[in-house]
Amino acid sequence: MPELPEVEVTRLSFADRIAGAQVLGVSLGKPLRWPLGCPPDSLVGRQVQSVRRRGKYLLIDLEPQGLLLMHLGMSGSVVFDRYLPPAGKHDHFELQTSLGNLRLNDPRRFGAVVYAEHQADAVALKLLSRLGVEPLGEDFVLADFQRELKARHTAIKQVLLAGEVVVGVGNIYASEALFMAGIRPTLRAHLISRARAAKLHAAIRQVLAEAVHQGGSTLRDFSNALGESGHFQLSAQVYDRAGLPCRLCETPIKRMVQQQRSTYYCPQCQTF
DNA sequence: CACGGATCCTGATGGC
DNA sequence: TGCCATCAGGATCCGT
Repeated sequence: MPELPEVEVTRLSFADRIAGAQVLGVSLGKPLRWPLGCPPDSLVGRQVQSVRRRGKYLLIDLEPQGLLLMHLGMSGSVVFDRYLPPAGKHDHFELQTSLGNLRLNDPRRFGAVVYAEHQADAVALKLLSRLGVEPLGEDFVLADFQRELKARHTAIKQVLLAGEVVVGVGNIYASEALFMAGIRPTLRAHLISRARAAKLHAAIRQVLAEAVHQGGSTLRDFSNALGESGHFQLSAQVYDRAGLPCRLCETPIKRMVQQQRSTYYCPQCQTF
């Protein structure tokens, strides 16, 4: 589920409700990608101060100190409620609080919940320090984006997915943004003209902002931490549409594989 | 250093 | 129905 819009919609759905809650207990299921990094019981008694997001990480700030870095991986989702059914086999982390229980369900277990004493801790830095700028924030500056693209020789699709230039663009929105900008996913980043980089910059912001606005994914069955699903009004222009006519020019959409991930594009609308 | 590829894990789907 | 192969919205690590 989770690219930036899904993570952000998840955050927005429970951040205000959990703020101020007292931690009453922590339950763990099977191991996730990384160990929690602290005894679960050591979190009892702390207060949840706020929930932020950095890239695809949820950052749960605790008082008087500490934070939980939560990543949803490929298949993770979060629910927050006062009453939850008994934990199932894919529920691997749960924070019980005075205001409700926060539960991470993640069948593939590529996700993680990691504790750090401070945001500048080695653990936190390792996970966060290499992340690129937030696409919906003020730091996503066109001139910087253009300069970063000039410095990279790999395919633009891979540059977007790597998250070192700009975070939050996953496999779906990478294809969608490149379609919107009219750029072939295989085009090497440094060969993109400044004008086309500007189109891509705008496209990334637009596609992500619109997806957040719609309440999460435009595809499949995403729902936020309260169980509410998105509006599904946007439909993908290219993602998962191999063989179907381009919505602009009717040319059949193509699928290819880059870095073991599917890429979709219109061979007519997207050029080198 | 920069890049490509293998890798972690489980479930859904489609072909035979 | 069962069995097998393929694919899935992520990101790190390792070898060249």
